[in-house]
Amino acid sequence: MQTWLFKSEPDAFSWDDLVSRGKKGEAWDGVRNYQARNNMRKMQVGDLGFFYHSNEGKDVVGICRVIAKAHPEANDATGKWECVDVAAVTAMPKPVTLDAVKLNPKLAGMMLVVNSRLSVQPVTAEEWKEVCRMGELDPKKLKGS
DNA sequence: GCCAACGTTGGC
DNA sequence: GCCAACGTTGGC
Repeated sequence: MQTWLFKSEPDAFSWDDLVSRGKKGEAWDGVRNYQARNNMRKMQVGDLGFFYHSNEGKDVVGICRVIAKAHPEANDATGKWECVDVAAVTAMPKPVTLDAVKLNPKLAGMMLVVNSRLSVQPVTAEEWKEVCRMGELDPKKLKGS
């Protein structure tokens, strides 16, 4: 299993919005960046991701799960763009702010720090563990979900 | 609201 | 195929 980070402006689509979708989840559409699309193409059902609020909050607020592999966007006339479907798994007991991430030397290489503009990012196993620790979430409890 | 960083577009 | 111009993103 790989881990990822999904960015969203809470004004447009927030963590609460995803939670309200329940098990049906949400199509992660609107991505118009090849790097982000390519990351989504690598995702497998069951992969987990951080849900990050950009602009407002600037923090990792929850964990989501990929429930459908990359598929063409319904309303994309060009046929170039794809999206995965994601559903909420659990909220972060303690949201991890961008400030806190930047202050942690272990996370200096995170895409969130290095390339903050990429909207769908890969997260390494080490980064995943560390951010979960900071958020006071036991990553082992996420397994098998 | 500003602006730096980045990605894309289009003229040559 | 290069690169200047432009648009967008997102932190501050």
